[in-house]
Amino acid sequence: MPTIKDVAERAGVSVTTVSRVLNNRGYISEATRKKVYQAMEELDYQPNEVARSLFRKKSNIIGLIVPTVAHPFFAELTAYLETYAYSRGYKVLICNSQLDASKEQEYIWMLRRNQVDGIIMASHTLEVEEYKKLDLPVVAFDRFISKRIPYVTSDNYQGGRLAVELLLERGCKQIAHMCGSLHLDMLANQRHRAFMDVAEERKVPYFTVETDINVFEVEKYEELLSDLLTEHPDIDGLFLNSDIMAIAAMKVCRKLGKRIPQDIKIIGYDDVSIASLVSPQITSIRQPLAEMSELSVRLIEALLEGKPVEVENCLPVQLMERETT
Amino acid sequence: MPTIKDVAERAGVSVTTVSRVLNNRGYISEATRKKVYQAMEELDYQPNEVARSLFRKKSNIIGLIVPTVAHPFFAELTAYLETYAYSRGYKVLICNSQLDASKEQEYIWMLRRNQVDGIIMASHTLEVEEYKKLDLPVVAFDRFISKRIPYVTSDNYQGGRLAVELLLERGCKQIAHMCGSLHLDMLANQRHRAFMDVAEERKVPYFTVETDINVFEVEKYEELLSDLLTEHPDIDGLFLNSDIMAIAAMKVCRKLGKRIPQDIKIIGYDDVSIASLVSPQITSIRQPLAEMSELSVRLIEALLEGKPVEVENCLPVQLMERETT
DNA sequence: ACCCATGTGTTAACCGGTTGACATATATTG
DNA sequence: CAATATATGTCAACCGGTTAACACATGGGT
Repeated sequence: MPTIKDVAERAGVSVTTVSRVLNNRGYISEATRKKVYQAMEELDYQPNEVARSLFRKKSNIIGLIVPTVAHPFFAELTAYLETYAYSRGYKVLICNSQLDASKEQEYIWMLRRNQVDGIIMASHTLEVEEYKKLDLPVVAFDRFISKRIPYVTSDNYQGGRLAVELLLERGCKQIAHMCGSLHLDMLANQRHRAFMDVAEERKVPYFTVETDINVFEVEKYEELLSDLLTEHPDIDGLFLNSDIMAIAAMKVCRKLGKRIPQDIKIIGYDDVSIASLVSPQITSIRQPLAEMSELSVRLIEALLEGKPVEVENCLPVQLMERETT
Repeated sequence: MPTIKDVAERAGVSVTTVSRVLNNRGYISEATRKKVYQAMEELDYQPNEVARSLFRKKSNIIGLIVPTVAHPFFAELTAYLETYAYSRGYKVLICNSQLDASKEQEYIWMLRRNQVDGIIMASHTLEVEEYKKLDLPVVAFDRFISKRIPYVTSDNYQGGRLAVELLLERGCKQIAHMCGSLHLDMLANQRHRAFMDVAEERKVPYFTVETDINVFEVEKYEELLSDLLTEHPDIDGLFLNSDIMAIAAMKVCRKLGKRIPQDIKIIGYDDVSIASLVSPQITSIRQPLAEMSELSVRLIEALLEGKPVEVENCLPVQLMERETT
């Protein structure tokens, strides 16, 4: 691969002059500038970002840690985030933690060794101590890590409220909420808080189903839902913590002969693309992934620039009413 | 961030000795080794991979270019590939080309500047010339770029055959295939070839529907399928080039009052997770994504080591028969 | 005539880590 | 006693690019 020395030789100037042209610093005549650009083109030269990173102590890389990018929510998050980050001059290293604390730790160390400019953490959090050591910008996504680490989230409580209120508005008399483990201190737990609050306000009987921490065993969703609906056949409204869970619920309802939405209404969460693709189309609480992604990257940039940032960055959700209600 | 000099000072040895310990080279006594490791731990030191990459001319980074990771197929591909690559000591830079040739070119340049060890290209191909210039390992995923660039694919022809033969076995009398643009020279076109071959062998009437190059406009799928099934209501078998298309087909069939699989049978492709999640579960031709991902990474490694590799790397597909047939 | 701006080159140090060559000291082996 | 192995340090160069300081030449303006 050609280096700056090769370009200097080809253009008949010094390495310093080539560097001046590359960085547009100092005095440079037009003739010299043209000569240098032409030499770069003839040699098919591109500056080595590794060398530049070493010198500038800035890699322009962001590390993104997700449970698994195979999950539609994290897939769409990654797509938005990488697209925005790239438009801001950043590259994204993708890391799948599989919600394994030791893998998460390994990835954090790897990202640190690779001098990433920042980390966006969308996975299970380690002990807070690990983050204190990091000495680089971290933004938590849909998670609260510590008072010192900014996080981007959407209004989970409002999302829960909107969902339950719609169920009640549509005439549901007995409702259930399926969510992740409430023992994990997740921001999404506020959806459940809202679910209970509204149900208790309106004196509507309700049930809660928690999945295990390994939240991506879809068969488990189906099993839990099947048990729930078998034990409580009068449940006529389901609020689920993801569209994937909602799809599982739809499947279970079909098996039990319950018509959607006539016999049972279903509301999912996230509003990933698949929600409007399946039939019936899923009513979902939409998290503004594009905006959340953009905000995450901007927070990383602000932290890099030493600017003060809000720790809590909460965006509104939106009810996308479709055919399952 | 602590450097090797800080470690040397803390341990009371020279920088060279620390480097010897880090790399396990030369003579090192146990006592010295322990001192150095203890100093690293006390200082929370981790070697700077940027500096190492510069010196070794090896970044241990693989660039993965996909059309969009938001698409379930590429999401699952990315998850498998990153997981395997990481287990082999590689990091993955994710790039979403949006099937835009100029973005693809930009990403290739960016990856080159960042001294990635190799590129796995799962997006729309640029002109072959661009790859000739690259001077780094490239593996094409489900694409043929040139005789010099190895590619990983699955047996598309066999996949097409399996699909059509199952439709016919299930009694279909009139079938249709929905695929991407056949003007693009894609390996997936062999599915269509097989579709036609079998239909013609068995003298079964058939139709073909091609989508535009921008293949992810799902509404377009629905529109094309709606038109097709309205114009040809006797079609009783659909073979679609992805599970996402299959889901769109299911939706259209519901709207037209066609029962699946009683009135019309549907077969998708890829066998992404969502295929078995929806109801009815989709019969799909399964591409072995885990194996294909692993093979892609191994090919990059072989190319890096200067080992000869096969240009064509074709893995078998598998018919996953479910409820839509 | 002097000062300032423009333009380019030379030199050296640096970013963090690696490594070869060689020096010095000590211990072990034949 | 000599040769070899072990152990550690010193020195310098390198990976590719950046940049400051200074030198030198030329031209323009006051």
